[in-house]
Amino acid sequence: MSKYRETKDLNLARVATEILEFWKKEKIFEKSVSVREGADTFTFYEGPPSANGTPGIHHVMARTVKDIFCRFKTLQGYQVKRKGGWDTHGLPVELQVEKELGITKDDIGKKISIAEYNQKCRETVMKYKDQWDDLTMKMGYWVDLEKPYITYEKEYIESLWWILKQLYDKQLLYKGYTIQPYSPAAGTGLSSHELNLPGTYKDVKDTSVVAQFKVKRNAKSEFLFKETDREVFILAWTTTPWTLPSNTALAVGEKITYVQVNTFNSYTYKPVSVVLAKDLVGKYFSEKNKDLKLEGYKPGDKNIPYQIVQEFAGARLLGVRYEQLMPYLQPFYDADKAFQVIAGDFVTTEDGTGVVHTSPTFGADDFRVAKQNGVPALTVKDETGSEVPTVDRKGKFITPIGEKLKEGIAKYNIKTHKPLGADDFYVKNYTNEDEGNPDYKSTDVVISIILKEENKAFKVEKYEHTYPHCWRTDKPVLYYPLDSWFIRTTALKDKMVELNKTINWKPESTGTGRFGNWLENLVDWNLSRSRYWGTPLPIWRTKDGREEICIGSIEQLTGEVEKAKRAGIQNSKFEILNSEFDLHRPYVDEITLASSTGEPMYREPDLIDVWFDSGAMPYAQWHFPFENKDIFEKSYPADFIAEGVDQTRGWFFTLHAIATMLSESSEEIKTVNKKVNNGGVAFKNVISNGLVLDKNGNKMSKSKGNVVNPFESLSKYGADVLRWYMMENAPPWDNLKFDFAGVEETQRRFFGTLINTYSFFVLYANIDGFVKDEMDNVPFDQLAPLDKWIITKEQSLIEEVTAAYNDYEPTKAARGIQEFVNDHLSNWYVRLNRKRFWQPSSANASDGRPVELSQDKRAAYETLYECLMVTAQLMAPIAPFFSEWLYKNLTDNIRQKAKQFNTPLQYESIHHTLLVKAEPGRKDEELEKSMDYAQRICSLVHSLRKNSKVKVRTPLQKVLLPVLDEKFAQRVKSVEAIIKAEVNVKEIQYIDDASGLLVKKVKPNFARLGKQYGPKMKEVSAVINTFKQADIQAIEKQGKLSKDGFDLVLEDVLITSEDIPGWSVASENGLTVALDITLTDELKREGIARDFVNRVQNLRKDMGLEVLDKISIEVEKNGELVTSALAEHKAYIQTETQALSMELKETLSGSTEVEMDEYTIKLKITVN
RNA sequence: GGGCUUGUAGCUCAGGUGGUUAGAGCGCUACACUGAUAAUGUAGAGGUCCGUGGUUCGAGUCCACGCAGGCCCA
Repeated sequence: MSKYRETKDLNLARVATEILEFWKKEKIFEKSVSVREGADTFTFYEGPPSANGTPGIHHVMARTVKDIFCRFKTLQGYQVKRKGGWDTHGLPVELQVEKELGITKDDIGKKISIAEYNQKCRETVMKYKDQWDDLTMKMGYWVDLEKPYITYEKEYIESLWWILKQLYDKQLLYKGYTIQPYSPAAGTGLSSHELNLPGTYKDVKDTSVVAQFKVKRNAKSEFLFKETDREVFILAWTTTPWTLPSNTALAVGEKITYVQVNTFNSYTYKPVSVVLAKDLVGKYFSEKNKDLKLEGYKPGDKNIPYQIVQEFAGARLLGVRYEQLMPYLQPFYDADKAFQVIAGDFVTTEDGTGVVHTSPTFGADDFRVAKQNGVPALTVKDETGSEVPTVDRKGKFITPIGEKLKEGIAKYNIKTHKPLGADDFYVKNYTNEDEGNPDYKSTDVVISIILKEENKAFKVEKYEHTYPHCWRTDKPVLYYPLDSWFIRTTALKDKMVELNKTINWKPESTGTGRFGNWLENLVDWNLSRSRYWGTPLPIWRTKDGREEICIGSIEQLTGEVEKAKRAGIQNSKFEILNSEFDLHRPYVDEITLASSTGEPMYREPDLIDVWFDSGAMPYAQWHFPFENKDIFEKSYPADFIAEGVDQTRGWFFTLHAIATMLSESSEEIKTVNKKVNNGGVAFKNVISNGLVLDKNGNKMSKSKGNVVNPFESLSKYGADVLRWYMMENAPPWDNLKFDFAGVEETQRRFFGTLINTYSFFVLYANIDGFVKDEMDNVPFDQLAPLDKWIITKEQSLIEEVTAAYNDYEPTKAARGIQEFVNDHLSNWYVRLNRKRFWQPSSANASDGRPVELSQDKRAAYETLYECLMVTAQLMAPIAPFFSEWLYKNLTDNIRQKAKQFNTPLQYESIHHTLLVKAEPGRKDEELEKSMDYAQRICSLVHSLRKNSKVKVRTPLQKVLLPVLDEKFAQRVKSVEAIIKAEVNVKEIQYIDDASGLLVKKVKPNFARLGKQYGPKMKEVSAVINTFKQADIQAIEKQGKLSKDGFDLVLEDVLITSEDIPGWSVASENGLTVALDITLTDELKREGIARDFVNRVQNLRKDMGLEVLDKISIEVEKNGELVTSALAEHKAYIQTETQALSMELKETLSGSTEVEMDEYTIKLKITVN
């Protein structure tokens, strides 16, 4: 008979290595999928990592979360396919290649061809794939890496193109513009990454203007004319005066308080009435001029008087119209909406005037609020009819504006550094003019002077601020409208919001808050990226933009190419069907298509946002709809996804957006949704996990040197401990402060205890030759009370843990298991049951003959076995290696039989088994409550013993227990034996009313009384506190009592027991215990005997004796008490110490001395 | 600046719907146990529940305003 494996020198990291080999050899992961063939599917989507960086400890966290639920669902009987994937496109890859090659983006097409560059990207992107695969394996993350999806593959891109075409056909894909950082000097847009390069932001001195916008008088603005007969102006501040000719709105904060001030213009001396934020009055008006009289002002006076005439909230200004500040050009659409006050959420009173000048073509915020309010941008049409801004791509005002500025220079006789023509007005110094020239006038200055002359400038001054500069040319960057392709996500905003409500978010707040708010404030998705390594936009256009085509498949493209060949536009030798053909740039750009009129169409040069790549993975991973339609149907949508919270606006959003849009625009998807009963979501349950910080709560970073290496951690502690620690410590959506001290605690406290419990089982099971028999177990109702009790706890645990996993609460599951193992199984069940395991039949085992176990002993083994087994199964999702090890150790010896009889333990791996279900019939809740009393009573008695300094080995006569109700007494009586044994007390005496010893006290039941009496609470509780014993007895007997005008019932009060006079008493939570600490000689003698046994056992151990070795004891007499104690308990001592004889002698030579509390005893032990 | 989130013992965390002694583990101290033994049990010390105001008979819990940390976005 093979024995259970013992646990000497157990090392969890080695367990993982051993199990890993087993998994690999027996293809356990593959089988965990195939063994569920035909079962219901549970779909998990893997958010693709990018393998061009190394994995960190936070990936262990994120992937543990993913792994847990896939394993759990497998245990529940589902088939869980999980296809791995790699995110391969995007800026990080490009940057890494540039770093490796020592080039910049400018060199692409010069030092290196696009083809070579992209080839390099393709090679680099999988640079750290080995490390990733290694981590995946070592941490026990089960995901299919044999056939992963890879976003750069042709099939993947084709699916993307198909999706884009679905959107395009429903007018959800359009060309527009956004305001982006742009370098006129370099002629190129800048990415946010380029803007973050060091040295980009410089301190510069610019001319800033507070402009006066003249309010038009009408019903809306009438309130501004009540307190003044002057012209009324709204003041707005700008550090970019060149944007003033394209102003079309003023933004105010609705909640900001504004004031109207009567005063004079400091340049023209004209009387004016101006509006600005109250908080900023001090910035423009000096406190010392407060008392000056307006009437006393003479033109040219240095001190300008002012008078605040009224104040009001910004909301009142909304809709007020003003005269165009520089009426050089008119908006050519929605002109009636231009030049009004609108609300801007970005407006502050930090600087300026609390009013923001809005120029929709030159500011991202401006663009956004203008759009929200229907305010037009100031643009013109160029010769091709396209809408263009008032500044060209070289950073120069267009001619019509230049003309006006030139007129202004002449009209106001402005002296400039050189004669300025209509085409000389660059908005920044892009032509390297000598700024040292005393007559140098920047365009900003020219504008400022004109405004001053025209009573349109309230204040002009130099202002120093930081401003971004182009890293290539060192010239200032402009915020400028650039062409972009957009997905009209706003069109389906309501649908996305509605669908989001059907998704189960963990934590909920991320879904309703962070994600929900983001959806509410959705703007169209800017899809364009001006880069090289990514999915090309499949849109071809004629030069004039009159005709365009969106390609949705390679087949369609091939057809179009053939057409173009016939039209003589595309090289006739060009072959797209060639399987080698790469859809990436530059190859795709070599394709020219023919329009209906035979004109060439060129591909729009943009690539698409890499987030579209990953958001499209539900479809593209299966090359849908070109292949695998059946698989797709079974795996759409995902039941579960999990990523970091930083993906809220990344992957979570793109998955959701694409799914929502396809659910409305694609017939194929509509059909699938209908079939699988999906409203249109891409995922049903999602966990967004938090960050992994260092133990002090700081972000891990290389510069701080606090980065935790996942591989070192795995090899030191093993995956199970790390995974357990991460789940148990805090819910995954909270940030985790990663501390090795915590990891070690988990290892010691949880795994250590569990291993000890297992080795306790093994130690005796092997001695007794116990082997689990699945077909023959002691039935529940014949178990010992402690067995029943732990089985009851175990049943509750199964329910609790299953519910927690079902609810995507791994932390609750882990904590539940841990509490069960530590508190119930190890510290109570095993501890109290030790004697059952080591007593009688072990004596027979030494001769090797099979032993017939008593039913009680068999029940004990079976119970402990079952608890270990269930624990292994419940913990398997979180600790896949150790649970496997435990499972195999417990079951390998009965596998053959299990297979033969098709029983639950037939599987070679725990990860193939089916999760146990709770059996209501195997619960004894009455016993559970009783045991709870037992534990609490024992704890109180221990506390009393401690206070009285009477150790547990010394028996005491009795415990007194006040009994407040009969039920309580019954429960305690049912576990009386356990209590007496545990605390070494002879009897429990129940004190009821009849005893005359019980003194009760009463206190108000606030929770109940509060509802009834509310404000009278204090009166009632005062009355209750005056209750005498007679009152308490009365209310107990009659169930009600009227006193001082209050009619009280029994439930209105909580009756507890008062301390028992003359006794050592402890109480906690309504439970009171008294301990009789009187030591009679009889008790003392028994205590001495037990102490003596203890000392002999110690000596046995010191001598290196085995448990079953027999001895003889000789003791030297030492006083009356000791001698009689030993004599009286001779039989007990001999049994306990395996002594064949014990002799008391007057004197003893060659003896050992042992210290007992008050005595020193000489004894001698000889081995028989 | 906006959205979300966290703040409870030295540390890591629990604390449905408000109810009168705020809990656990670790760590610390002490004791006990000694046939699970490089294990185990018990007890003790340790708290302005981030602050201020409010609602209420009663607030760790509800509301408002702050402060500090975190994430995302401007």
